[in-house]
Amino acid sequence: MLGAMSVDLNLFDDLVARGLVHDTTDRDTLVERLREPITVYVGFDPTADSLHVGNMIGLMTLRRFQDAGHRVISLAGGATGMVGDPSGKSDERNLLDDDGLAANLAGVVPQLRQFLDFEREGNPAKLLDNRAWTVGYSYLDFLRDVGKHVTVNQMIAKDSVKNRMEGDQGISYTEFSYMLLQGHDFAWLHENEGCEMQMGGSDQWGNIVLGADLVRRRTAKPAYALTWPLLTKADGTKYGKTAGGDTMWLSAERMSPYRFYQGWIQTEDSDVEKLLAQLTLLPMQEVKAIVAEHEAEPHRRIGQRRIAQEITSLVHGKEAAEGAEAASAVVFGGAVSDLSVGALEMLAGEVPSATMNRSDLDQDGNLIELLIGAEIASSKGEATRLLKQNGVSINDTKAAPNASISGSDVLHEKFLIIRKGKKHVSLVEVVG
RNA sequence: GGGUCGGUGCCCGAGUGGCCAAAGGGAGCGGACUGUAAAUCCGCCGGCUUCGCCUACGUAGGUUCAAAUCCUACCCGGCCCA
Repeated sequence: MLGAMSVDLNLFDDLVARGLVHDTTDRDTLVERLREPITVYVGFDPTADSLHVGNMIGLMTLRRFQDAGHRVISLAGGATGMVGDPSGKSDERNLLDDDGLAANLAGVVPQLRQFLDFEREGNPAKLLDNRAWTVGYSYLDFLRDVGKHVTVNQMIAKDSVKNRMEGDQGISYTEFSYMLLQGHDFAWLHENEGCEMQMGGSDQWGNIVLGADLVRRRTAKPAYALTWPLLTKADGTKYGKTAGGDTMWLSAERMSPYRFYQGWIQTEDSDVEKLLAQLTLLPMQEVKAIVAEHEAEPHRRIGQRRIAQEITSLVHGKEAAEGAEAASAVVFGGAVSDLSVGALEMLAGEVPSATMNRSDLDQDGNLIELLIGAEIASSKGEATRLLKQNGVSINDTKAAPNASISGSDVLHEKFLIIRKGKKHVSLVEVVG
């Protein structure tokens, strides 16, 4: 346990080694400042009712700071979320209404809590919502306290604004003002929580620096900024999506732990090291060792397995991660027909599943319906097409275009495994 | 408020009266090869009771044997002017 006043001096070097430092305010003075405990914050706007993988770097970085002995604040953007950050966006967004925002906050806040320790002795994490100091703030006061310190010249020089002014979409005054709200957050946290540093993705640099400037102008005290590179895949596209293009949500309702786990398993080799370094808490030394082992025998997918285990258990807990892992072993392990009842029953909670009436067995055409019910296909046309393309298996056998499900296909009197291609699996339970 | 340009399938983007369920690209899906990887190649890619029908090119009407394409009104967005 670290004492209240001692911090891990290796933190900054470790962040660099993990590829988490994109830009900082003057590096030497920042490194010097980090020798003593500092208060830092990262903001998360509740644009949906769940965070996704793209938000994880921020949460994990806060975690690293807390573990190193610093004070961390995660900020829910209840106010900023109502306005919409133009950074990295080419279109004006629709405004959230109050109900939508409240629902989003309700979903996001518990997720923000889960990555940090709010009970930790000496440096418990804090969770704040910027509505607390924004909602009642009068426009006049805002113009005098915040607006007066910022020139429009600076504001329109920001990339986020420039891009929109040069594009054909324009930018509303509302979104244009976003950076002032965010800057004000930093200033408020500085004055009320002793917060000296804000962190974020590299697209946040302009907003963060504006806040840091505001702090300096109002208090003449130093304020620091750190950004990490936006998490991208080897091919340059953003992370946070599965190979299939689905957003990797952190909430189990939006994406089951099994699918989440599978999303990581399908990582390509060239991204293994980066993901281990940036999204897990494994020491860099261990990351290097895993990567070396992985590269020696890439076909064993050691790196992918480790990534999936680590990240799934951070997000969904160890138990859920083990469940997803076991289900994966079942699904990708070998002949389905050899599986025990227990293994099949376990699958039920992990993969998409459907039920089928016993009386529908041996009926012509029952397969098409079942494919739709089991979420293998979204229309009859697609189901037919898949069958024609040899894309569907019942248990371990490819199904012919005119096939139907018969009683003899049912395993243990009860289950049926349907696959689309190699990776999509549904479990069907025969009932009645 | 005036002028002007534009709104096409998941995205980008062709199409300016019939040959348009709509070129091309991307994404996605399936197949081959593999390692649940990458790359590559092949096929598919609105729905259905599938030799046909329905729905679809911002919305609502209209002209026409026939409209994504022409007309009218409206809605939304960009740019310029006020």
